[in-house]
Amino acid sequence: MAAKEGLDHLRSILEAEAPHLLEKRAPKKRREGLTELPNAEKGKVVLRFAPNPNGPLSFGHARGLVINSTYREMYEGEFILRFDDTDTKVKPPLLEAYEQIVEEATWLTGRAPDRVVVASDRMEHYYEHAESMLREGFGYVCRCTAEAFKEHRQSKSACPCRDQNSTDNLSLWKAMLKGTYKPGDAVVRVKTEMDLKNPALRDWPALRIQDTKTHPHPRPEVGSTYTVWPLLDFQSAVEDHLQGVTHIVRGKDLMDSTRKQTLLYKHFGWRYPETLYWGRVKVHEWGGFSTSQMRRDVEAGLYDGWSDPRLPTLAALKERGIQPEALQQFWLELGITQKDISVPLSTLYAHNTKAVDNGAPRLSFIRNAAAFHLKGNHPAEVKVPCHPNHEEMGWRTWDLAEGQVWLEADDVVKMDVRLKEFADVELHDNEARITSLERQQEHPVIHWLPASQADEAVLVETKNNEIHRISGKLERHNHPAGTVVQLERIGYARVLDGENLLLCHESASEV
RNA sequence: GCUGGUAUAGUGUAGUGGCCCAUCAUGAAGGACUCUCAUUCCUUCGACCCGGGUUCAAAUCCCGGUACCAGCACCA
Repeated sequence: MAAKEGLDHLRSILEAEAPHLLEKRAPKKRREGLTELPNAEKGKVVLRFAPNPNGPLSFGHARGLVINSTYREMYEGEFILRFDDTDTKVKPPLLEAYEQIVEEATWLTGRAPDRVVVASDRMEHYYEHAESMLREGFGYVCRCTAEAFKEHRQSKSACPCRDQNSTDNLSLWKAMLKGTYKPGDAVVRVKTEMDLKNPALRDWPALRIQDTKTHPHPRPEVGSTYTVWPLLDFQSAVEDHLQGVTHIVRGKDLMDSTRKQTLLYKHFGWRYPETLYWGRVKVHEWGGFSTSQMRRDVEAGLYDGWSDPRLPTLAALKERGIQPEALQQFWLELGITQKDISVPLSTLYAHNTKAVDNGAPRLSFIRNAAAFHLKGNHPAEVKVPCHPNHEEMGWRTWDLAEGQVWLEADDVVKMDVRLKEFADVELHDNEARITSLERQQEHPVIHWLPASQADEAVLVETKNNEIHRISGKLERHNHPAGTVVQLERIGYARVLDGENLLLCHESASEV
């Protein structure tokens, strides 16, 4: 019809018969913020983030903190910080980390967690549930070796322990608690089915024995008290239920955990929380983030503590002047896709620049300073703004009476330059001859510093996992340690102390 | 090997059948402003893994490939 009578004719028919068909649907809008949580009711959402305190938080942990705490805001729910500290040998907790993690979480999310739960404080609850599991017959004490059970798992065959009745299981359990068994000699398994398609799920281990005499728990109140310890899948499952967690957002490496735990929940007659996953993240400059590896390196003295600026820890990022808002923006932008991604730090830096620029006072820092004498008439002092876009931040007054200035070594090869906010000069033989106070020619603008205002200082910079210290002359200032300033023509830096500055944004490595 | 997951510009990301010759950010290039190589603003560049199918219509649904990732620990 359209071909024969023309589109306009069709349109007029439609207008008469069915005008709603002509209305344009609203254009698709870009989703703002995080995707909605499934089955979430405002005020009734409980979320958690559960790191192992085997070291302070890393850049990667920030994702869990930011995403979960943002959902907390979205749904006016509760956010739990939980310490999954149930391993004393492979990934033993670090005592100092407990307090540090709470502080870091508070710094990053802008508020303290609604609840802090420590797994090693709640062993009685795990024991209780293990016991009822054995009593009800959906768990059993298995005395096979790990290797032997591996065979059973692969061949889908039941191990001999699987048929024990609950009386036997309970007495074996008592024996486990009494310390009859050594690590590896007995373990409590959740009965699933040995012919499940997914081998990872078959009769998975829930609790095991740890030698806490040789590997005591670092918390003194726990120490060597317990020898039977829950494994992550069991401890986390029980604790999520106990805390009333409604939604879990976590890495997709834990997908099989969800499946294991769902089987356990069925046994107990509980309903498993809604679960969302994110994929694995790498940072171009760092690769992955292994707390265990960092801990080895820090303890070996390869780094100057956990806040060494080369480290991908939250402490190091904070030290470098990365603002919590920048980290929040960064992680929210990535969202919770299950894709595995590798991101450059420049994205984080772009967010940080936005967070920091308006409040960053400008300062002059002369790298590898060369001395020049001013020649010609000039005023006794010069005033430069503390921030070009914010006059209310005041002015810096530089005294020129001495007539000596510092210039950057890289700049002095230029013959004719403009000393920023001051004068056009000609450079030769360590003399800076003033040709004009007004800007006359399009000479390159360089930063400079009168000798009277300059103090020795060191700019610390990280590059390719190395630390570079650039010495130079820093403009005298009274910004307290911790202030993020902008060194003109160099970049943002954080004041460490009277003599040291740390460059915030590592310059891109040339690879 | 078994099980599961993912695939949109350089890097990320939005988009669940028509509004998409595809969004936004970042990046790169250029420009405006600026006495900083900063900030702000403008312009440009650049993508739907491959092959079939369903449909009037596919980034979106189906099938088959391919690639990458994860779990199969008495770690978390």
